[in-house]
Formats: sequence, structure tokens, C-alpha cells
Amino acid sequence: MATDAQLAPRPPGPIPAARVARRAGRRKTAVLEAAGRVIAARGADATRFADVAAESGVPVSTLQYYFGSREDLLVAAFRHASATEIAALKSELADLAKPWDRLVHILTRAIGGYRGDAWAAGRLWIESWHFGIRDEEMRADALRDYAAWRDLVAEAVRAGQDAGAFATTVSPERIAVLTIALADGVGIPLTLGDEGADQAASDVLAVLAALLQPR
Amino acid sequence: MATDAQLAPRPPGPIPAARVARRAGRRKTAVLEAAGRVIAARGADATRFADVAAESGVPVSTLQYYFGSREDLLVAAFRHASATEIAALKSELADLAKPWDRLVHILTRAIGGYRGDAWAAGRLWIESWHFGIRDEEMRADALRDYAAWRDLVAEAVRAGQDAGAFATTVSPERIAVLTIALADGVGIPLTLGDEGADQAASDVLAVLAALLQPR
Amino acid sequence: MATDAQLAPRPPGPIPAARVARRAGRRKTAVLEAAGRVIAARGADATRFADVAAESGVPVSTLQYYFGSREDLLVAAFRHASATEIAALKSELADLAKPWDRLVHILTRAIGGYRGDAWAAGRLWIESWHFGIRDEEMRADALRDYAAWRDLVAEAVRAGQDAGAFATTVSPERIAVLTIALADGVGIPLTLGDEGADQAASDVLAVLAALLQPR
Amino acid sequence: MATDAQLAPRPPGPIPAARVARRAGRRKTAVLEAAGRVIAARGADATRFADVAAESGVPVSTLQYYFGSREDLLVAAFRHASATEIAALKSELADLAKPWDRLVHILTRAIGGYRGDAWAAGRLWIESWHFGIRDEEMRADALRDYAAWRDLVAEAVRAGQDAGAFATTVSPERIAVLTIALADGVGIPLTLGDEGADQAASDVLAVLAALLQPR
DNA sequence: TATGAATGAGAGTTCATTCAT
DNA sequence: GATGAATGAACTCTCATTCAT
Repeated sequence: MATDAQLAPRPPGPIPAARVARRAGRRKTAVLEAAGRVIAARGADATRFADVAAESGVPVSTLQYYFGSREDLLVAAFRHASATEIAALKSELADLAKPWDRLVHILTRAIGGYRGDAWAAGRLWIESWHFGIRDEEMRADALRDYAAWRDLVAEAVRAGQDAGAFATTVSPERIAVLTIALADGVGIPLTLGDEGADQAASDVLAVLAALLQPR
Repeated sequence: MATDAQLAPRPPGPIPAARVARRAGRRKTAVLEAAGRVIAARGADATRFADVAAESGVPVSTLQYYFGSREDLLVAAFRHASATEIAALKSELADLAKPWDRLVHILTRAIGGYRGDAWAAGRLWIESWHFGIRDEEMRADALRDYAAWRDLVAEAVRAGQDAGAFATTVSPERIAVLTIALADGVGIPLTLGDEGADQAASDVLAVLAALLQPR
Repeated sequence: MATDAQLAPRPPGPIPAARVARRAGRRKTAVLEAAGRVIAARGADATRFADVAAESGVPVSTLQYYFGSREDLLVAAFRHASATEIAALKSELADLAKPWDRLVHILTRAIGGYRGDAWAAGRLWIESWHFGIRDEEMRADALRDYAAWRDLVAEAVRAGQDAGAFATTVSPERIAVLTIALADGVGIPLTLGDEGADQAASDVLAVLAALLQPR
Repeated sequence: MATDAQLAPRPPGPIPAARVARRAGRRKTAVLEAAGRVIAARGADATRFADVAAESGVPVSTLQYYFGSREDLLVAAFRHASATEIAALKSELADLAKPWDRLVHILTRAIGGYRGDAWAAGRLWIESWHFGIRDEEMRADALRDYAAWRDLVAEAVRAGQDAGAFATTVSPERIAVLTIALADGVGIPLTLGDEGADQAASDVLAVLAALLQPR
């Protein structure tokens, strides 16, 4: 971001906030990722300061100095995880031109988050909205994340419709909501290790095709 | 509330064992329902013995005497709730002959559990499989419940196929998994109060129709 | 109190509250006295659950089970101490007939509480109203204790006036307030180890005599 | 509030050491007064570095740099408050010639510190000797303050005796100790909001008159 | 000289569980 | 069979203090 500024001599005046931040909360990102791992493994409700301290190597009191209350730490960890996830997804989509390919990629990532190596992503997603049921701040974040995923789907659907690749006349937004719902609904039994769900994960694309009616 | 039997003087002599057991059973059932309400309201992780004691009027030490550990009580409450729910659903389905009507009813109940007056059912379902992610006993129960719901759907789909009402050749089991997934996937944002999900709840039947291709 | 009742066979029915109490909080009095010692020694603000636990031999969690919050324990300890103190004083006064002798005894006990073996009483009194400055419950208790001491003085003054032993026409209540004020005002420097105050402790009776004008 | 000197541009060159010291001194004084307000409001035991930092606008670490430990800050604040109080009293007394008028003024100020607008003075005095019970340094300060107040009273009493205005032959020092004791003893219930003490505050002068026997 | 960053020690509180009726 | 008493373990949070700049 600001590499040039680091090489150039700093102009006089107060130290830039960014630099202070890098000194001050320099371990914050590492802590947030450690917290994400703990939440995925133990669940948000069972995530203790002591767990995150052990996972990150940062003392409990420092975690509180950084984030305030335990709940604030959880929310910050969820926020960090979802921001990272969405950013990575968008970056990957930048390389895909065809609407159908984009949809396939989004669904692959969405469902893939519930199993295999990336299971932590799905667990965090589940924890985040489970937590949001009783926490207003987290609820808003979860709805915002829903919107982000749906927007990516809707944008691809609209592109396909505009290009005449999809025959459906249903609005892209409604299709997006249903698509993400299907991914999550399949993800839950996947997370529970339901063998029947493996087949369903593959079938999701077929359902989407039935909705879009590609030519 | 107090029944006449309670007010009338009991004839002298030892209390019959069967009657004691029945009364104890009634009390246990009341406790399990109280526990279900608490779990739905506060979440399983935040459900304390003290909460269930307050909700049911039964002392904490008695709850432990009845159910053992806190986790045992939670599992028993989940089991009671899901058994009651499935039994009620089956009873209602007994009155519906046409496969499509049966499917409509199943989905209405499934999605209806996430909102409106019956929200406790959806909350309990969410809590039960969230709990099952880290509890082996609960995980088995959740998968068994999944199977029960899917079986009801699959049976209706098969009946429709056999009667020639649905043109699809996809296996009833695969359709059932996807249908339940869709209901749950829509139920989650509904639980979070997502307004966009209201539309989706209506759209679910349309998706199912697209899959079944009814004539 | 209820010794006969203990010897006689207990009539059928629920166990009397007194007996349950003796079983249940049977160490409560000992704890309250231990708490009083700790408060006198360290001050109420610095009195920790752990201190009282160490002094009484009762675990911290049991203290909380008995009294609730730390503040509740403090208030209970203050209340116990003042009730005991006032009761002892009244008992001693029962043996003294002459008004002047009664006043001498009250003042001796009041000022004596600030030094010598009985220093804990004065410390507790200081702590109780110091605490009452910012605690409404304690404030009410402190004012009630003020009234109790003043009443004893006023009653003796009135008796003396009625008997013609004191010439003053000032109301007993006003004299009582001033008398207790003098005792406390002398007690403070006594508590601080002020040598000049030792003389003053003796002079207090002279001041009282100047006010009462005994014949 | 901001002085012109602060707004005017400082001429170039190193800041003179004396000026820096004076400015630092002003800041320290402001901090001590802020600390005094906090102590009067919350009590010495509940006065945190963070409270004084918030009240004074000076960072916690700077407070520690200035004053050392929390206890050192408290003692310094008490010392500043009592020195200011005594100096103000002496300045006011300079205008009063008659011994009785001087005594009236001293008692008015002493008792007035416990109520009305000047309540902070009484609270600080209470806190200072309460703190002195367990802090050797503060204890010495409190005894020195006692002596200062008593000296002012004794000096007025002696002047009155020498002028033949007071008939008493009791030593001025003993009268002074009793007078200050009476003021404090009345001040305590005043601080607690005891209504009966309002009358007593007025009666104190009558008691003093009874002791001095003015002609 | 002045200040932000970081951290250990300690405290109150909650809660499941054990024990004795 | 049922229940109140008692207690240890665990957790969050506050706060003075140390350190580096």
C-alpha cells in the first residue's frame, strides 16, 4: 500500500497513524487469525481468552488491551475472517470471464468451505450467524456478509442474462438468495459429516442449471 | 392447573409404583419442555441448570438427579423436541393424500419453524445441529433427524413419480436432500430477520416444482 | 432461646425454620465476626473475600453463597457488629441507676472503643459511616446507629432532669447529639494515635458537666 | 481559559529551564486539584489513576512520572488541599480582630466544610484521616493538620483570656482540642445527611460559649 | 520530559458438581 | 426419590506498573 512512503524520508510533523498502528497493534492480525482458528475449532461460545492467548502466544491481558471485552474480540475475529474470505473470492473471480464459470467458482468456494482443507471457513460462517441470533452487532455483520455473497451471484446471473446465456426471467437477486441458501443448506449436513450430503454438494450445480436454463 | 386428583385425599397405603413412575415421567416431560424453551431462547451453550430450574420450577439438584450432567439434559431436551415435532408432522400428513400437497405441507412446516409463532422449533433445530458439531451423541441425533425429514419428502416424491404426477427421473432421495437443504438454507437468514429471505421462503416451492416437473 | 423445644419431641410437620437455619448457615455468625475483624484491621474498601476466607476458614465461594456480593457481606458484618455492640451496652446499663453514672458509662464505652483493647469497635464505627458516605444502605444503618446511641444519652439526660439532678433546660435530644459528636470527634485523633487526644478523652465528661450543670 | 501567552508565538531558541519548570508546576497543581475532586467524590480507596487522568486530562503514565505510585499521588493531593485550606483560613482571619469573632469564623469554616457548596473540603478531611489510619505518611500529615487548626483556636482563646474577655481558666490548648473535636463530631453526621445534625451545627457555638464563659 | 504499549497480579462472580440428609 | 448445602474450578475484567521510545 504505502511502500514508497516508507522509503522516502518522512516529512516533519506527527507520526502517521499507519506507522503507529504497525508498531502498536502489530500483532493484532495474527491474533485475529488465531482467534478465528479457535472459534472454528471450539465454537464462539466456548472460545475463552485463555484459548486465544494459548493459540496466539499473546497474554490474556494484552488481548483485552487490544480488543476490550471477549465479545469484542469475537466480533473482530469474525469480521476479519469474512473480510479476508470475500476479498480472496473477489480476487479469484477477477480471472473468470464467463458467468457460468463465475457461478461455479462461487459455489465451489461456498460449499468447499464446509469440508476438506478449508473447513474452518464454513465453521466460522456457521458460528458467525449462530452468534448473530443473539448479538445485534454480529447479526448486522452476518446480514452484510449474506449480501456480499448474494451480490456476487446476482452479478454473474445478470451478466449471463444480458449475454443471453441464461433463459430464465427470474430476477438475479431472487436466484442469488436461493443459490446461497442451497449452498448453506447443503453445508450444514456436510459439516456434520453426513455422507448423503456429498452427493448433494454436486447436485447443487444441477439445481442452479435448472433455475437458470442455460442455452 | 391443579387437577382434582391432586386435591382429593389419597387413600391410605403405599403409593403404587406405576403411578409414581407415571407422575415422575410427567414431571420429566415438563422439565424437557421447559429446557427446550430455554435452549431456544438463550442458546444451548448459554443454557444453565439454573435457567431450566427457574423455567420449570424444579430445583437444580433434582434436575441433576433426573438427567445427570448438563450435557445429558441438553441432549434429552433436543431428543424430546425433535421426537415431538416429527410425530406431529407425521400425524398431520396422514390427512393429505396428494404427493404435492404433502410436499407443500412438509416445506411449510419446515420453513414455518424459522419464523412466526413457531420460531422455537427452528431455533431448536439450529441449536441441535450446532451443538452436534462438537458433540458426538448430538451429531448422531441430528443426522437421524435429517433422515426422518428427508424420508418424508422422498416418500412423497416417489409416490408422485409412481403416479405419474412428476416427470423428473432424479432419485427421490437426492431430491429430498436438496429440498431439506433449501428449507434450512432459507431458514437461517429468516432467523436472522433478513427481509430478503421472506421472498425466498415463497420461492422454495417454485424451485421444487422446477425440480419435479409436475404435469 | 428455644431450649425446651429441643428437649421435647418435635411435633410432626415441616422442620422448624430455626433448626434448618442452625444447620444451614451455622457458621454465619463466626464469619460475620471474622469479617468484622478484617474490616477493622484493613478497612472496608480493602476487605476482600479472600481476607475473610482466610480469617474465618470458610471458602470464598461459600462466603458468596452465604452473603451474595462482597458489599452485602460488608453490610451484614457492620450490622452484626453494631447490633452486638448496642446490645452489650444496653445490658451493661441495666445495672446502673443514676443518670450521671449511666452517662459516664456510655461515654466511657463510646470513647473506649477508639483505643485500648476494644479498638476494633471504633474502627468499625468509623468504617461504617465512611462506607455510608457512598452507600445508601450503609448510610441508613449508620444513621440508625447514631439514633440508638443518642437515645441512650437522651434518656439518661431526661431522667436526670426529671429527678432534678441536672439544671439545664436544653432538650435532652440536643444534648445527646452534641455528646455523641464530642465522643466521635475525640475518637478520631485517638484512633490516629494523637497524644493530645488522651487528655481530651478525660475532658469530655467535664464538658458534659458544663452542659448539664449537675447539682 | 487559554492565556495569551499560550496563543502568542514563542520566540525561537531553547525554552528557558525556569519557565519549563514553572509551567510543569502549574500542570502539577492542576492535577492535584483534579485529584482532590476525585478523592472527595469517590473516596481515596476508589480513586484510580484513570479517574485522575480523566478529570485532569493528563495521561496515566504522565501522572506516574510526576508523582510516582498511586499512594504518592493521593498523599500529594491531600497535602495540597490541606495547605490551601489552612492558608485561606489564615488569610481570612487576618481581617478579624476580636477573639470571639475569630473563633466564630474558624468554626463556621470547619463545620461549613461538611455541607453546602464547600462539601469537598469536609470529604477530603475525612478521607485524609481515614487514609491516615493505615498509612504512616498520611497519619503524620493528618496530625499536623489537627495541630494547625487547634493552634488557630488556641491562639484566639488565649487572646481572649489575656484581654479578659473569657472567664475560663482551662488551658487554651485543651479548649482547642475539644472545639475541633466538636466540629468534626458534628461534621460526620452532617456529611451523612443527618437532619438532626443541622441543629447541632448551630449549637456548637453555644457549647463553646459555655466553655469559655465570655463576659 | 512525557507518553503509549504492554503485561502480571488479583478480584468478584458464575456455575456444575459433590455430599449429606 | 428428592433436595438444600457447600465448594472448587474457571473466567472475565480492572488496574497499577514496567518498558521503550
